[in-house]
Amino acid sequence: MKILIVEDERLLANSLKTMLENKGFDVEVAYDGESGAEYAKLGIYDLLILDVMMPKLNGYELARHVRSQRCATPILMLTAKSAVEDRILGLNSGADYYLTKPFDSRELLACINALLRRQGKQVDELSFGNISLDLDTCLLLCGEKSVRLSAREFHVMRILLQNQDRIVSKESLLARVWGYDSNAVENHVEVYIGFLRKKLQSIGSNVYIETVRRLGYHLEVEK
Amino acid sequence: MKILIVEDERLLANSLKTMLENKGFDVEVAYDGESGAEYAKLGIYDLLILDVMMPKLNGYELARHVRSQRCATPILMLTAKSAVEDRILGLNSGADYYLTKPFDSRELLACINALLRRQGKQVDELSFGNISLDLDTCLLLCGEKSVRLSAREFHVMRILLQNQDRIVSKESLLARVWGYDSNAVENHVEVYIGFLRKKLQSIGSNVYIETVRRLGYHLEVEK
DNA sequence: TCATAGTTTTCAGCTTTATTTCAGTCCCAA
DNA sequence: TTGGGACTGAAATAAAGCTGAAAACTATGA
Repeated sequence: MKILIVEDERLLANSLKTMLENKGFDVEVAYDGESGAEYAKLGIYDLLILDVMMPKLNGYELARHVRSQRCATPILMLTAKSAVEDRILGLNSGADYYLTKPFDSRELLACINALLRRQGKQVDELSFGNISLDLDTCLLLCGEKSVRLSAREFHVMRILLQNQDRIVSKESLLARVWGYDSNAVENHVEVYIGFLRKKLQSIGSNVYIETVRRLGYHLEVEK
Repeated sequence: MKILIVEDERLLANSLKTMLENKGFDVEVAYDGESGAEYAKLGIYDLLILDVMMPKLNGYELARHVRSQRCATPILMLTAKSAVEDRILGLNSGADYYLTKPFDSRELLACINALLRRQGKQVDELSFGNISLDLDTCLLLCGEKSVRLSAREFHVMRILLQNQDRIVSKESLLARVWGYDSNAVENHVEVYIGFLRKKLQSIGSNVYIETVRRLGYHLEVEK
């Protein structure tokens, strides 16, 4: 689960980062609004945590910008501004939750969980058609049968399952599985889609990965 | 948009009701937790607003109960209990937002909008006549039936739907879909309009693309 | 340390198909 | 009736995607 923190107070940003990493999240930090916007544009995060008062681009502007890009990632706004007007402004800029500093870390965690829960992302049982993916053992299950997935295969499959009602682009898979700064190329994705198709067949699943040319991949159930 | 308020203070409940009705919502009220649960069970609401301290079944219990029924309606918890522990408890019981009394009605409205916006796919759903276009899967839907559109077809269709009350010229489509500087010609548009007409027919839609000679194209509903 | 198996990357040739092109036809408006 | 815009089916093409095999890593344990 990937979280982006955009916060200019380095101390707070870093302590947040470690706190969340300890809870098992995958965290990245941007220290000003503009670079926050760059990161957010990647579309690989499951949650954005934005500070309001920041140099270059403030939290409200950033939220509005993100939403204008048709990006629906949940936004948690975290700020010292506690006036009602600010809260309203924050929510109307596209934020999903407004939490004022100082905040309790357990409360923050509860908010994060509420937001992710709503996204349907925290679910530990990933399944579709007659298959399911076991997060603990990296096994792809279909009735009695099962295959072990490698780390990469597993990661790709998980993202497909988490987005079963969306088309997932190669770019997005590349960014989320290989990292946006890796030098992996689209053929990597193609190769791994190939691996997964073989394994899906081998366990006799009724699920297949549909290619949508120019747009990406998508899970379907055979009928 | 239907909202259920569960709140035992009649005065507050009723003033909330009128306030929201004035904003165009369809509101119902339950005055205790148990009847709130009955109502909520109907599954017809787009949002639940729950008070915490109530006779019979309190807000936390009610939220937990609702979630245990696999009901995903967003929950806004509205309460006088402002301690961090209470907020955490509320969120962990399944609430999506925790607002403490006294609250500003504009803030409440901003929260409601944030919650509905998030759950509402209908915000950016494009539809006309008996068809709609799913932005996530690039499917053109008509009742039970659907067809997948290719990347270009999808783009053209989206522009037509976004301009349902305007005539869209070929030049404009060329510029927006193929790019201002591409060397595509008007026949490309004609060909793609042809493709879309076939697909519209294939799903038995009552929508057709009307040609307005020399000016462009325009969606119409058959009568 | 080395051997080994498993995983990931690379690559080139191959297949598929969305998109483009084109020529002939249709059809409306003047 | 005619001329130009619009339509259409078929063929061509260029782009996107697939795949099998080999190379390059990585981790593991003897």
